[in-house]
Amino acid sequence: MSLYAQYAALLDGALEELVSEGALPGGLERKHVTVEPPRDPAHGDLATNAAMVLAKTAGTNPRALAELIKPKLEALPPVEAVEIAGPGFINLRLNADAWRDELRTILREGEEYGLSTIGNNERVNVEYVSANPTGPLHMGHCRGAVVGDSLARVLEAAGFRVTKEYYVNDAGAQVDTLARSVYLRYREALGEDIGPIPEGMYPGEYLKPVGVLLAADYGDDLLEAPESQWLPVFREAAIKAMLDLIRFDLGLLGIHHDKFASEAELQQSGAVERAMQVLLDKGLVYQGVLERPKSLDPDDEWEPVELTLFKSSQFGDDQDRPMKKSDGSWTYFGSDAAYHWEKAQGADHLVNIWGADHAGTVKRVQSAVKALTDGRVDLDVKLVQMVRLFRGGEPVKMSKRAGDFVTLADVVNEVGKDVVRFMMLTKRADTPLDFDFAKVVEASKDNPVFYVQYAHARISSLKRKAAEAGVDLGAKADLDLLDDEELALVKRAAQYPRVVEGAAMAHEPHRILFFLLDLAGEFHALWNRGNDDPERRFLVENNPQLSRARLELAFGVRQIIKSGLSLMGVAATEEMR
RNA sequence: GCACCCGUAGCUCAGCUGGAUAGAGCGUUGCCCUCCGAAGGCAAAGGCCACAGGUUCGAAUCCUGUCGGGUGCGCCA
Repeated sequence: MSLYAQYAALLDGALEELVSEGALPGGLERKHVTVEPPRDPAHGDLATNAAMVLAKTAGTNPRALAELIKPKLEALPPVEAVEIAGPGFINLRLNADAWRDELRTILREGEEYGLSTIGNNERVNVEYVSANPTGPLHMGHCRGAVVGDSLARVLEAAGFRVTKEYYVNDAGAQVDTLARSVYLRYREALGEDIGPIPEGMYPGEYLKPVGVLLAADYGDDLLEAPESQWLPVFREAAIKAMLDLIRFDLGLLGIHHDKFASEAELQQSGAVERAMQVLLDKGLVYQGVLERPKSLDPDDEWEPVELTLFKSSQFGDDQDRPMKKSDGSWTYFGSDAAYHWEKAQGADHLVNIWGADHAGTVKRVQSAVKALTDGRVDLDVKLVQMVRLFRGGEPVKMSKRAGDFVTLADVVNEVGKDVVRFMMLTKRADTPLDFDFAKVVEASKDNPVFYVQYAHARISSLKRKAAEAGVDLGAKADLDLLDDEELALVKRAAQYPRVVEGAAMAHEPHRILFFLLDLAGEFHALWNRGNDDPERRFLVENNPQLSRARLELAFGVRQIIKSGLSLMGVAATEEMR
């Protein structure tokens, strides 16, 4: 339980006492009562809005209510002072021992510090990447991959049961195109000169090995066969090869999904019909005609056709959406609705990480989930904006020639997994991100990756140097030797559990990174004090006791940095190179 | 035309789901250091949170409208 949660519980107890003493009416709505660190440290260590939130329904005014609560909080041993401020805030100041205890807790719990049960063991399905299985992953997929994977880690840390899922779009027209492209490579592998790859086909070199493999397996048996005969064979082989490629790329980033769900299998299993039946039973599906799309030019042709439509407009979408095409086959949305229903069977919450270009389809899928689960399951869609690539300030040019893009593997191979993952979280997901190959590997404080890693490495160097400074790491540390300035760093570190919970509940893994930047910044500032004054160094000459205590502080900070980085899927470095 | 996202310091961005005097980095300015505890340090200036209403003890945050930017809108995937 985080420090703030502990005090929230203590406050709750205090309010209960006031109720039983008759000073407060029972049954007050306490949902909006919070205990949090005030923004301004001058206001103390903890602040609660309880008096302001409860005053109205309690039939009193905030400051009067605060006066009632104050003595109850003053009676708590670690509380040094209670102040009533502003419109009715109650500010608590904890004594130094409370923070020394918190440091001991950090060191004792190690990587468990910051884990939370706020998720209540509820099941969350996080679907991310889900790139079409038609080629290797490129930078467009990278950010969503990192955001999704980090979010999954954060949710697990917050006490959710997480399934990491990848939806394979292996049922549409594009996988037939893929199969035909592979067929060309197959003929090429058999010695034929296939010339340039025709427009509309996948031209990538990565399909060559698939052709070679198929040539080895089938020889020239399929060369003269009709398309209906080879297409399914080639499609299956190509999709398998592409998924292997994609899994390999994801592996470079340390990403491993629990489940790859196939759209084709979903359709074959009859799940789409079942979902459709559920919607029919609810009266949410009908035969109808869509309006002419507004995006069309006036002179474009448009013929109204009767389709099977889902009443998504009843759930906030701006129009109803087709589930079946006029030829009777499923639309992408049709099977997507069924897919989300399947996911919802085994989950309490659904999260999708999508590229921002899919923004227009969010409402309809949310509508489907709402309709199919009667609101039991919620779907949050995180839209991820694009990554613009630069090299030394110049945009990386990508030739228009199809198939020429910067692959995820290229980037990871150049700058490393940890740098890529870290940089992908340096902004909120829905803000465009610039990625400069030169800047992200720069060893300066302007580079956030370096800045955080450097803090960790500095502390690791302390550990190595402790012995030669005459400090026995096995000796018990006397934390009473830490002063207020040093304990301020503990206060910062102690916010980590809150940050994890906030990131989990808001589905915003970038919050971990921003917290680490703050923490690293405060650590560096304290470290720099030692440059002016040797007495302020972590390892103080001829003072092993003081050094020992300060090392405990540093190790606490190091633990938090390491834990936070691990939630981002980034390894902490022991020394800078 | 509609939907979604966004508008916070000169620039790039945070802002803990409604809290107190709105923060950080870069850039600018001034001082200090250049000691491998290296890959700089300290400090200052800089804001009508796009605008106008509303909700309430309290709004950058929620609601409505306006302006401005981005993205997307066919039975495609």
